[in-house]
Amino acid sequence: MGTPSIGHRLAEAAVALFDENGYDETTVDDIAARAGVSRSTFFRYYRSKEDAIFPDHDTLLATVDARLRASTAGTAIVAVTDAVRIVLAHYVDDAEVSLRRYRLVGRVPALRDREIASVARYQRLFREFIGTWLAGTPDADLRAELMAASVVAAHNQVLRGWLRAGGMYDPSGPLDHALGYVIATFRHLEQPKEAGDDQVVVATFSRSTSPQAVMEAIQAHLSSRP
Amino acid sequence: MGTPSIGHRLAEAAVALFDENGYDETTVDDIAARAGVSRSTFFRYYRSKEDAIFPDHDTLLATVDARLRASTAGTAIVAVTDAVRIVLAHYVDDAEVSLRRYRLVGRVPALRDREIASVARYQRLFREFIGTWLAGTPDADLRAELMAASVVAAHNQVLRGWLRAGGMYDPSGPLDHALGYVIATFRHLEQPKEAGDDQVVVATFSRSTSPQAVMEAIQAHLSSRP
DNA sequence: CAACATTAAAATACTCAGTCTCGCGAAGAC
DNA sequence: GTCTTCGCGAGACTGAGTATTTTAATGTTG
Repeated sequence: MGTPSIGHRLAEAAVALFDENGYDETTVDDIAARAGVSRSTFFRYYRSKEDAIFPDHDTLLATVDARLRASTAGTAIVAVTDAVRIVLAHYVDDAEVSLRRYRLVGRVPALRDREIASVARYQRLFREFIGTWLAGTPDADLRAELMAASVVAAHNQVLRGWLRAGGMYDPSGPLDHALGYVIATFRHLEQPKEAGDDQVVVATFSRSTSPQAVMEAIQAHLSSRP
Repeated sequence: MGTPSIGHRLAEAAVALFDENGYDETTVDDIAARAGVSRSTFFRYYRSKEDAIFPDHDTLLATVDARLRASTAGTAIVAVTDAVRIVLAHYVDDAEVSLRRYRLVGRVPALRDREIASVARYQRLFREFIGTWLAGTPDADLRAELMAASVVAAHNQVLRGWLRAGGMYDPSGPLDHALGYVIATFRHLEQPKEAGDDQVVVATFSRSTSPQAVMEAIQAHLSSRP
């Protein structure tokens, strides 16, 4: 514990130098020197200069993938929301690092593009998962694409808000709200799609039925259709 | 017409060489030589090697921006769908180029990331436009993010399908279908949001009302709420 | 302990993208 | 005619990323 790993030392050196002198002004040699190792060693730990800023992205991506795969058709929605929560939690757990990186990425176009590309990889994961989940249903590909994009967008919206606010609150509530919004959005379309476009479903209730009873009946009806 | 512009010659040389020898194996010197100009000239026309593949992206982005700005609150949806149609049309008009680029981008990670980054710029444009459009309404930011992501995802889904099929059909129909799906999706949420979460709206009809009449009444009701 | 094998790190050389500066030469401006 | 402008070429330079070789540290075995 007295001697942190070389990978850590390199990452810290990189962030520190980027903060002090700017990204473009910092060379890999500078980073390696600050970490007390050689240039070669830097490239053994990180594939590129940008990678030093996004160290554990591959790990997180694998975690998300694992969470998605560990689900059946019936628990698909839970798997998706869980996976998103995992990603957000990863940022929140390292609020300090996340915030510094956020400020840095906002100033360096190269890093910005890099982050966007990695977000796209998450979206691809979700799209594939939802695609196989919906396989066989009408417009499966389109819906998978839209849901994946929406889920990721919801996460990004919540994360950005949290980062802009300096990470001063717990974003779990906002995330649940946003994800609920997404799920409600697409669930609304399940009914007419499954009933067919040219079929009208009319639910009738006694005039004396309470609003709660109406809502519960509708909920039960929607939930019964996977 | 006998002498195409240097910019064109460079772009053609680049694509040809990428096809023949691969992207990484082609140097900027090769491209310049093939186009009969110097290396310096290449960089005067394109900021980077990747840029030679995405020449008119800035122009298209500006066109989309202009189309969005040229709209009032009442015509926002039309502006969005129009803008998306403009983008898709741009690909379809140059089917030959689009297809070659598609195959190339699919094989070269660097180009892939680049394209994803430029897609994100379109999404940002849509997000900002929808954001100002919805300004003041509840969850404006979240909804802007989701709608923008969905609109772009719908476009990409249609475009990818068209490209995978070799550009052999007119994708206007699929695009309209996809956009209609998106619009319907989010319109469904307008009602409960505006009515408030704790209020239940129940529409009653005479038992003898025809399904068509029911549908029309619902449509009219939804349309009346911007 | 000595000879050997394994492996992380250093050293070095190389390619090539991207930037910058300078100089040329040809097209117009007056 | 000279003078400016501007597109282009030439060449030098920085730095990322790759590949190869060399050195040093840490075992491992007899």
